[in-house]
Amino acid sequence: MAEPHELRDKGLRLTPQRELVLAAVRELGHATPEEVAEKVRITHPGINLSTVYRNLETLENVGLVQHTHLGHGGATYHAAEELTHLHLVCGKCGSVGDAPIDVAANFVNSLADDYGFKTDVTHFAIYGTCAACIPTDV
Amino acid sequence: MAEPHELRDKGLRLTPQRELVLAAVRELGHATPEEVAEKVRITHPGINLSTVYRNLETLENVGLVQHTHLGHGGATYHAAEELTHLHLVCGKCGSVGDAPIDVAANFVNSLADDYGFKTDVTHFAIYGTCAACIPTDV
DNA sequence: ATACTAATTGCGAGAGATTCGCATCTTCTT
DNA sequence: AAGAAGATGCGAATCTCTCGCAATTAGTAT
Repeated sequence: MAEPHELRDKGLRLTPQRELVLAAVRELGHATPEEVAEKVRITHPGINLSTVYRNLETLENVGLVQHTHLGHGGATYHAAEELTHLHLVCGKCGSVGDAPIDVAANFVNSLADDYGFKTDVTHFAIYGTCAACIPTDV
Repeated sequence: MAEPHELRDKGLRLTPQRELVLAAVRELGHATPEEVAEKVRITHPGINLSTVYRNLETLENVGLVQHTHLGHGGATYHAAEELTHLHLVCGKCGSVGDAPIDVAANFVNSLADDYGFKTDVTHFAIYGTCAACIPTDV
């Protein structure tokens, strides 16, 4: 019997690649598959991009990570623990700011009550212009 | 001097392709570049996909259309006039529902006041599960 | 410890979406 | 009517992500 481990607890096999992918997502905050691969390669140069994609998908299936589409092409991945905030994506500078989920509470409730739409707040990307990119006067 | 026209007013040349792309976006509500091309081909079979992409970009630059990423790969384009509602994207069935902007008014104001983030409501995609995909009981 | 089965990895090919370069053709201007 | 700038078509090139397959590895049973 193998020793307990957070990955095994989820019914997953424990491979170096898988652990490194998860660790990379956690350290990077939010990152594209490419960025995750780059990060992993620091300690495990041989890892294949396919493996990164497959592990991200696997980890998402068991709820350890989640992905969001923040605008441009690619998806970005987050560790599940860190999804306690909304993502404010600035269309100008591309920065991704955070805001606590509570800010959206009323909004989410309205959508649920009036439209039967159950918003997935953790999968939430909000577009706009961040403070830094708004002309100070005007 | 050419006659006035909404496209010329924006400093753009008037080509059949350009007009058709704009018309297609307006008629389709929200559509991917592929769908726009398909629509245009009904009356102008020879149009090239590159041309559609380029015109969508051009039209976006002058503010006549806008695009949003509704989740999966591709971008979808909307006519600027029609952006009077939010998009509720269902992660399960992929459907795109609508809700009036007002629902988000408070939310938007909170973000502006507390975080200096100017939300672009028209460029807003909300993820979640639509009424049809939520198990009725459970 | 050893053998076994199923999951996982690497790798290369492949699909889908979008962009680019370039020669040709159009639009708008003079 | 002629010219310059801009737009179109076409094909090639990118990028991103997915798949199939054989070789490898983890976890389990013996």
